[in-house]
Amino acid sequence: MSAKPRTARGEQTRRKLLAAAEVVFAEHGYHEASVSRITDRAGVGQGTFYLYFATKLDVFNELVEDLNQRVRHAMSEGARGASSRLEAERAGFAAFFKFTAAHPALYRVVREAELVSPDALRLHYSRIVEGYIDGLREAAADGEIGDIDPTVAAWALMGIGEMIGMRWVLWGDPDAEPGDDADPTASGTREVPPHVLDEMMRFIGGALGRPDLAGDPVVAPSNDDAAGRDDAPERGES
Amino acid sequence: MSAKPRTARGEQTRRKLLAAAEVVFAEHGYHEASVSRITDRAGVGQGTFYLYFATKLDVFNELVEDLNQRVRHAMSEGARGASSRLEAERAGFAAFFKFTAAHPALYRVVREAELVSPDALRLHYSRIVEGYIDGLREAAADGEIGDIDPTVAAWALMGIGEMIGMRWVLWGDPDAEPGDDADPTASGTREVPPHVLDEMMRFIGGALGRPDLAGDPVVAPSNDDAAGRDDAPERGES
Amino acid sequence: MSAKPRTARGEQTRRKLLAAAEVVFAEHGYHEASVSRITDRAGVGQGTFYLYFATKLDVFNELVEDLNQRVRHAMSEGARGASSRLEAERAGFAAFFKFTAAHPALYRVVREAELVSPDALRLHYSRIVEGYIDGLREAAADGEIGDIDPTVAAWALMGIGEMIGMRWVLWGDPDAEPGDDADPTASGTREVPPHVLDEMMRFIGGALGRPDLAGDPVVAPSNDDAAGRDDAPERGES
Amino acid sequence: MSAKPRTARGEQTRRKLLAAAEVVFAEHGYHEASVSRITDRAGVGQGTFYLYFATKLDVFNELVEDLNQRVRHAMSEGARGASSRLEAERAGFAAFFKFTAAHPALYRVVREAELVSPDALRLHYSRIVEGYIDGLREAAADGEIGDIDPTVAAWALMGIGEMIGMRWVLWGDPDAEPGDDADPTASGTREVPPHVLDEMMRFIGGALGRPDLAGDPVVAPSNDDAAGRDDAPERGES
DNA sequence: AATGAATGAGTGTTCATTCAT
DNA sequence: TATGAATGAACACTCATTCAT
Repeated sequence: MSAKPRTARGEQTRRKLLAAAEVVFAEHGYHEASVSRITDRAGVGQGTFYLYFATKLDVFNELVEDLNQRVRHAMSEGARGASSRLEAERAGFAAFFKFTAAHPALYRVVREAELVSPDALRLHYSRIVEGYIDGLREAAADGEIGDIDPTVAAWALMGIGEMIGMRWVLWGDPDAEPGDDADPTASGTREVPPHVLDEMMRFIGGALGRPDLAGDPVVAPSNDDAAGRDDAPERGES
Repeated sequence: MSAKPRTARGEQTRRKLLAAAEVVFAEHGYHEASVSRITDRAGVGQGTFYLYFATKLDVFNELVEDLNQRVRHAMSEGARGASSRLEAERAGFAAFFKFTAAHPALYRVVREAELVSPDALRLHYSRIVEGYIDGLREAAADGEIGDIDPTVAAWALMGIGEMIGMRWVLWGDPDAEPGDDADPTASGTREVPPHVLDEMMRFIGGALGRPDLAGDPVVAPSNDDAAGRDDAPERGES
Repeated sequence: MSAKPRTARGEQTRRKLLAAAEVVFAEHGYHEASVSRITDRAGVGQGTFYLYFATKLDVFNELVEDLNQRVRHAMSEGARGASSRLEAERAGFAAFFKFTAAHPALYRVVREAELVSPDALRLHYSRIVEGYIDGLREAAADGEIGDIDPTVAAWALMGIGEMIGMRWVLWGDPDAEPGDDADPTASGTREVPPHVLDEMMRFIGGALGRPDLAGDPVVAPSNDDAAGRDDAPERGES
Repeated sequence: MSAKPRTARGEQTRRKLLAAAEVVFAEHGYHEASVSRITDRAGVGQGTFYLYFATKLDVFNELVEDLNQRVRHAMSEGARGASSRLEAERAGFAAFFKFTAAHPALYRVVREAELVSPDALRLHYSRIVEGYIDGLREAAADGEIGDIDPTVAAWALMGIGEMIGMRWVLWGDPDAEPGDDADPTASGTREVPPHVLDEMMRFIGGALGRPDLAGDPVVAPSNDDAAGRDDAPERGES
């Protein structure tokens, strides 16, 4: 579909177009993003676009693909060297949120993809989930987590990450009230506040069947409410 | 914005338009849904549309609002009479999935709203989350669940529901591979398979700090951890 | 395909568009005739076009259809009341040439149709030919003409008419040399010179097996050669 | 206009381009035939085209010129050695139809030329007609045909050949009804059925003033009128 | 001689919206 | 209240042609 450039100059032009497309799609979404806006931003003629992409949908798909590889890379890089599944999970989420903050296109593009290019969307989610599933299976084999259906758990994790990310990264200010859609691009540079990440990981830790690793034992002696919260970070053992 | 009809006939016309809009938006998404398609389906003239709605965005917002009320109603109806928070949660999710299966518009419309009408989207999610938060607060006060930040937990629950719903209700066939987007409307009538719902609730039960309560409908506090888990059928899904 | 207008005003607009299309197609041919040129000439907005015609091809087909009916009408009107087949033929051709002179679109549109809308073209020719065939059959039954396959003869007549029309009506000046394509519309208002029509009918008369009716008998008593010839002035053109 | 190549390699490239152009024009017609399609098919770069042809119209004209020479050559070759004008005519038409079957481009290209390059078209027809005129003059001088204006007759013959060729060669199946324009290129390989050619020649024979000569290949002047005609099937009566 | 990158004017078509009736 | 006619800006996409290499 999308012709590959045969020269270095062409390669460069193609990259300019892809970068411009990411920005424009992130700003306007698929439908409002016109090819001419993309070529304008890339600084090339309108016709040049079609030298490298067969259709507008074509760049879109390529962009989703590209973003997918990049988030997954960021996540696995982030998780590398973690000493436990939970720690890896936390690092992975942190990397995901960081990537999201840097590339709001991820959300806007991916969420719109449901209607624009359903296949691309499914592939995107499925691949990330696949990574979760693998990690969960290993962790289960190592006895690190309880027995939980890895597929269901993986999709649940995906959902948690997406929603928390949307709420705290994309929307930005935790106290923000709806009503300011002047410039949707302006928001979305925040990070997930630490305590949110903490709570989220406690939630996940419990979910994965190792509440003892995740935070406060609830069944066991449980009057240490306050204490339980305070030590939230660096929770090592009960 | 949207003029209110003054006569009974007008009221009826308006309802026809809204109903038509739901179908058309669900089928085509916001951008592909043209006003003329809506009026065609409603069986009224094109100009009539503007008697009741100021703009296309106007119906969209109203539709999101409407759907929001209906899901929330369905969820609270579903959860009514549950004997515990967990049970209520499960019933609520079940109701949510059922509603989703019946109204795929919920997903398609809401996900596209991110770019079309961000405010409407935020309001939609926030309201549902608000319901979760209230429930979680009560449950915490009753000691039914562990201490977990209700706001974070609520958004996490929202994410789980959305993602599981998308995966098993909207996409339908659990074994479906990307590649068949022939008729995106055709899919999405499935129900979430029982074991998926079971596993999801175990996940959530653990997350909310009562893994012991998650396995079975819990009447009396019990410590039969292992047993509770073991009865989960078909765990370790495909 | 092409929506029929529901009001008188719409009916009028549609007619304006069709008339404009005829002119524009005649001037520029199908490909160079842009929809906007048509709407400009019709004095309506560009979008209005699509209220009455689904596509550009749509008007084209309708125009071919329309022209076809009109030529055939003109031809049968012209031939009405002729006292013999040959006379009818001559009158029909004369009417055809007259129509051609008035509506050069016939040629330009029809000839281009071969590639644009082959079906329309075949239908056009077939219908005219059908008329010839009917006439020839009747004439044969009446013993007015010799025995000749009416289908083959009809297509031959069609070809004669088209080529003579192109040469003397469309191209105009019999002495015109190729080289002036400045304004192809400017030409094509000439009539077929009488002697050309005469010779053409002699040709056809002979072809149809009644040389005795057509002009100079060649086999039969043939001393009236000079007389036969003399009425054709300046024969042996160019 | 079109630069002549200076080297053998260039000469070859030019020929490749011309051959490709014939195919592409025949398949798509002038307007749909893009330069890039031509260069693709020729297996050369896009820019190479402009080394040999100034514009797209340029190749078109050259192609018409080329085809013209080839048909005329084919026709005169076919007619060579005929023992009478009529026989020569028949052989010429047969050659013309054969050429047409092998090069449908002739029709498609030439008919479109009316609007694309009127001069080229006129030149094309005029040259063929010139050949007819010469032949008719000679035949008239030899007393082989009646006295008929050779110019008018020549254009009539041209029209007959074109129309019969279109009907039986280009459209193919004699029973074909309009409605199947799936692949306009696929058709056009038929030959004119013998009886059609026979009837056509009888038509022409009569037209040229020697109906007695039209029925059979004539070696010696014969008076066996009826016999000669009888072998033509489905004739009604003499 | 040959190429492929680049261009921008131009195309057919859609659609939210307005308005006279 | 209801309509359908009308609009024009906007869009995705094509293509003959130019040019640096």
